[in-house]
Amino acid sequence: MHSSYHDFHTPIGVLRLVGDDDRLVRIDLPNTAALDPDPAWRPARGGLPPALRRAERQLREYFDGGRRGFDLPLAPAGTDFQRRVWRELGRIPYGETRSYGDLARRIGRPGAARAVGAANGRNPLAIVVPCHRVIGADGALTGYGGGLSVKQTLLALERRVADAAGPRASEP
Amino acid sequence: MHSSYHDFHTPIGVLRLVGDDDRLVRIDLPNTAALDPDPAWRPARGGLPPALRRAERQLREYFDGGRRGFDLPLAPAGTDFQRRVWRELGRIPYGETRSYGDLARRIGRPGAARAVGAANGRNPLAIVVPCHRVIGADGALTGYGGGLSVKQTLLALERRVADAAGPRASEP
DNA sequence: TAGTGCCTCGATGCCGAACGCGATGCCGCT
DNA sequence: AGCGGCATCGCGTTCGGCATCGAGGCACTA
Repeated sequence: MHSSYHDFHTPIGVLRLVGDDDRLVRIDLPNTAALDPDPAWRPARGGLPPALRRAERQLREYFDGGRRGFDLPLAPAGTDFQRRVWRELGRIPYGETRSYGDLARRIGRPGAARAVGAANGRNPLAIVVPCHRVIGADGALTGYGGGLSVKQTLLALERRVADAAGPRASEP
Repeated sequence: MHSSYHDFHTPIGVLRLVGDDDRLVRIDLPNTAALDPDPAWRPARGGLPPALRRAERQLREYFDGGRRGFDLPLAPAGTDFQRRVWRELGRIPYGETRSYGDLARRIGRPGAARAVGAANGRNPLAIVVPCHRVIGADGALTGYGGGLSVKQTLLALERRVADAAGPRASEP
């Protein structure tokens, strides 16, 4: 099982995609990839694996403001709890935010707000699994693996795009 | 039955070979030879017994990284169980490691992990019978007659050589 | 003295309990 | 608003205890 990785440039810096032909295993933000240089990964030279190629295209569209959701073959590995959190993350609409406690309640574990934070921190698929849409109950950004400024940038991008295209529902 | 011994220098210190013309009886690591100064042994002056001469040559090659296995006339004395363990040691490939429990299972005595450790400790033929390739189930070095640093050095040497020559299988 | 039983000692390994650590949130106090 | 304290929860790690097994020493016996 030899994954390959592929780096490419985005407005928030160099993103690293890890995966094989079929599935995307990780998306690492700029300052996090170096922390996890698994020697089993190899740089994808020449022909980029299809899954990575698709991911790059969709992410470029996302940064251009032309994409609000992703359609990618994912393979996130984690505990039961973590997968539940990550699944719930996928239900937060583009351009909106939820608090850690919100998520905790939503997965039937009120009081596990802090644990949600931890699971959030282990999200292996940055951006595609939108952990950046979770903020403190008081509205503070509170934390992000790639740095708060990146979180801020992503949220600003989404809000801008969402507002420009017009609110999807209920306009006076 | 008059064995003779022969000391020579290696990267890990002075090694002592014990044997006669035909067979190698012991290989003692630096800090262990003094513990067992059998008065029946005589220093080999002048003409070195063939078995010792061959052993020295092969060990030098081993330390130079040019040899992965040994071809020597051995005469290890021990109980049934011990010989079974030592034989199994010989099947661990150069550059790899096994856990004590692994070995126990492999000789059909699952649960005798601790006994394997004891037998390992009695291995009279250091290096040639690679007891240094056995580590704890959790990856810890856990122990070595010649001292853990020597074990560490030997494993590092083998891994380095094995990696440099390229993994034997599956290269892109 | 050969045989037997018992005990101790390792270059171990597994399991369960305890602990520490967060990308939190609420409450109470300035 | 801002700050400090504390409960809450999942998870990775660590730690202590205990079973397991061969070897060897010792006492004891016939």
